Formats: sequence, C-alpha cells, structure tokens
Amino acid sequence: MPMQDPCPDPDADAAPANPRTLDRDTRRLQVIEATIDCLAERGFSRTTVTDVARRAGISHGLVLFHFQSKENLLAETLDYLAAEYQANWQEALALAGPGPEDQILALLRADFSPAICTPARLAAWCAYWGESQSRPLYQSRCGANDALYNRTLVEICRQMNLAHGYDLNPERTARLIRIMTEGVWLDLVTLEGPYSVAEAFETVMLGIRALFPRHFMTAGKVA
Amino acid sequence: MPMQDPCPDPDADAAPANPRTLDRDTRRLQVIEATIDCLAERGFSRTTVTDVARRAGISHGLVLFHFQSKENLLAETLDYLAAEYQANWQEALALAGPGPEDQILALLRADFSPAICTPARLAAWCAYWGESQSRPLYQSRCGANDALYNRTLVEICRQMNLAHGYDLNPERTARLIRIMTEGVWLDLVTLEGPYSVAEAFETVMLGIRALFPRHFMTAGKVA
DNA sequence: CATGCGACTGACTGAGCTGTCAATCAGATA
DNA sequence: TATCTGATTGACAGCTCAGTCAGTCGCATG
Repeated sequence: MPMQDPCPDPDADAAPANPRTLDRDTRRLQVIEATIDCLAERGFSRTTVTDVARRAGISHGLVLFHFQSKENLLAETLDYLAAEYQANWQEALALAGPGPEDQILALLRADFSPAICTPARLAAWCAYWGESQSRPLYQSRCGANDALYNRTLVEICRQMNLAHGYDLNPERTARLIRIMTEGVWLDLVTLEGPYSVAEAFETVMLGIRALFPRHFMTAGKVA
Repeated sequence: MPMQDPCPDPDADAAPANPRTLDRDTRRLQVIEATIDCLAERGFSRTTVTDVARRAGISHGLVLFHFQSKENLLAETLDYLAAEYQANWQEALALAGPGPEDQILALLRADFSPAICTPARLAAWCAYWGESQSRPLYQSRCGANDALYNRTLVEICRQMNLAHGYDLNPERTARLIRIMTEGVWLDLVTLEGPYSVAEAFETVMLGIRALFPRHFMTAGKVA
C-alpha cells in the first residue's frame, strides 16, 4: 500500500523521489516497508539499520530517530505485519457468506491474496519465525494473533460438523488447516524452484476437500 | 548420539568432563552439537563463535581451528542435520513393509521419531529456514535433499493410486504430506504453549486419513 | 630422553554495527 | 523578515565479533 509519492504535486511528476522531509507517519511506514524488504532479501542476521536506511533513501540516524532502536524497529515491523495479516482475514471473513464452508474458503483465499502472499512478506515472516524461539517478545506478539485466528477457525470447524454432519475433532482440524497454509508458505520461501501461489493454494485445497469430501468441489482458484 | 565421554576410563567415571585434547572427529561432532543447541537457544543472528565454544567447553580459537570460519561451521552443521534426517527416513523406509501405505506410515513415523523431532533440532532447522532466502548455499544444500524425499514420496503416492484405487494427483499429494509435517514442526517451534509431539503426529494423521479414507484407520501412535 | 606433531589457548587486530549528538535544514507561523 | 518546531544529517564513540597467530601443552614414537 505505501511507498508511492506522498506529496502529489501535479507539476513535478518526473521527480517522485523523496522530498527531503516527510511527516512522521509516512516516514515510519516507509521505513517499515524497507525493513520488510531487507529482512526478505538479506535475512534477519544480516539486516542492519544502515541497510534499511539506504533502502529508504535516508540516513541511518533518522531510522533510529523514528524508532529509537533496532530492536524496536523490528518489533514494530512485526506488529505491522501481524496487524496487516489480521485485518486481511477479518475483512475477508466479514464479507463471506453465512455457511461455515464459505468462511473456510474466505479465510484460505485471504491467506493467498496478493496483498498478503508476497515473496517479500512471506520471507519476512520466515525470518521472524527463525528467530522467535530466542525472543519472547516476538513469540508473544505472534502468539496472540495466532490464538485468535485459531479460535475462529475452531469455531468454524465446529459449525461444519453441526451444519453438514461431519465428525471431525474441531481443534485438530483447525490446527491442520492452519499448518497446511504455514507449510506451503514455508515451502514457497525455502524451495529452490518455488511453485506458483495458485499451485500452493490448490495444494491446500486438496487437503480441505479430503477433510470435507461433500464440499469445496466447485471452489475455484485463488481470488 | 554424541556428547558422552569420549574416553571410557573405567576408573575416572566421576570426572567425565572434557579431556584437554580430543581426536579430530570427536571434537568436530561435539562442536556441531553445540552449534545446534546455540541456534536453537539464541537464534541465528545471536549465535557467535564464542557462544558455541563456551558451550563446548573450549576456546573460540579452537572452533575456528577445526572449521576455518563461522560460515563454514554453520554450513557443516546444516549438512550434518540434513544427513541425519535423510539417514533416518531412508532407514525407516528400508525397514517398512512392502505396501505403499506401510511406507507412508514409516516416513511419517520417522519424521516424528525421538532422534529427529527434538526441540533443539526443530528450532535449529527453523533458524536455517529463516536465513535460507539470503543464502543460496543453504538453499541448495537443503533443496537437494528435499528433492530426493519428494521424489520418493511422489512415487509412493503413485503406488497408492495403483494398488488401492485412489485417484489423487501424486505430486500435489506428496507436497501436501510434506508440508503438513513441516507445518506442525514450525508450529511446535513457534507456538507459545506447544502441544506434544504425539498430538502433532495425530494432526498429520488426520490429514493422511482424510486423503486415504480406506487406510490408516488402525495406525497407532508415533513410534 | 629427545623429537615431532597435532590439538589447543588467549591476546590481539581490524571491520562493522548500534546508538548519540550537535549542527543544519525546511517549512509553518507570527 | 524573524522565529520556532520538528525532521534530518553525518561524524563519532563504544562495543562486539570473526579471524589470526605465536606460543604452549600432551602424547606418541624413535
């Protein structure tokens, strides 16, 4: 979403580069996006404040002026990613039909939507996962959101049982659905010759159709 | 396997600490195990050569004496993990029954066996995944082994179709099985209150039973 | 005993990184 | 124009870490 010219000057369209000074929130957003790109490209251990600053076209002092410390920059970037992810699936859920099968499909489509399922974003998530064990801070921030997603999904699976006569353990089924998505995401980042997002979505749909054999047969491609 | 007293002295059993000098291979193995523990505990970006050395009870100069560079130490540790993983599933496959359903179960059990599915090892894998995008070295080393595992699994899925009348896309099914395992592994590392390995195994088995509804109904717990 | 060899140590170096800070700059306001 | 505020820079301090190296130690062998 961000990153485009923040001061729409009708005359100077050929010079969209950074104005020397920018308002606080715009700059912060720009730095966070630069951080995501750095994490994706160089990994966690090689991302430096200077890298992020260079990518944002500003001095490294300014990054620390806005975020106080590297630690805090990384934490706020994680918060940004988590909030973006959560807003995305919650909006998709709100727009979905009333049946639990509609809601499952909406959640899955949301996970593979172009706004979320971007190489840079997947790789950034992966970078955080790789560090999470050693940093309770991140673990707890991610954990809270995961827990909400999970509770929602468990409830939907319960509804699938009630409404359509399935007999699946809701907790385990919800966990399976969630880890299928996480698994293909990891695959997309890790694999040498990664397959397409559409193929990743179809792989998860294979599992969904196997779990609920009387539904999802006509569920089309990813949004 | 490693880590125990390398010089079995019948008298001095109360002082199992490091002898001052150790033969090359024993010392290297000890350092690699220390590296795995460090990666698991502190993450990739915070693991230093001095950390590894301290954990192994030697000077950091000796670590570099045996491994030349930190880069190489991490690469060799990854090789060690990959070889261990591969040996584990290949041995399990060799001991499995002739039917493709036996082989799938053997592979899954191998992935959750106590030798492989250790908190430290899972976390170490996760640390490498988080860095992999930025390091073609690791990507290619992991990729080669993943490819072999995948080819094997695709063939087994093909056999399930032929022998038992299923009609599943073998590539996609194999990928789904693989990413289910990776997904629960990631979950075990990432989650705040992780569930048991047995529950992780059962979660994957739920997916397997859904894929192959006429098999695996009596498949018991993890080995 | 002497000699040689390989394992091992720890002080040192140089590079790179985070965080600080005084000075500068741009734009709004009076 | 003068002033004020907040964004921005870049030099600098302090520290951590990877890698080097001269020298020590323990053991085997002649």
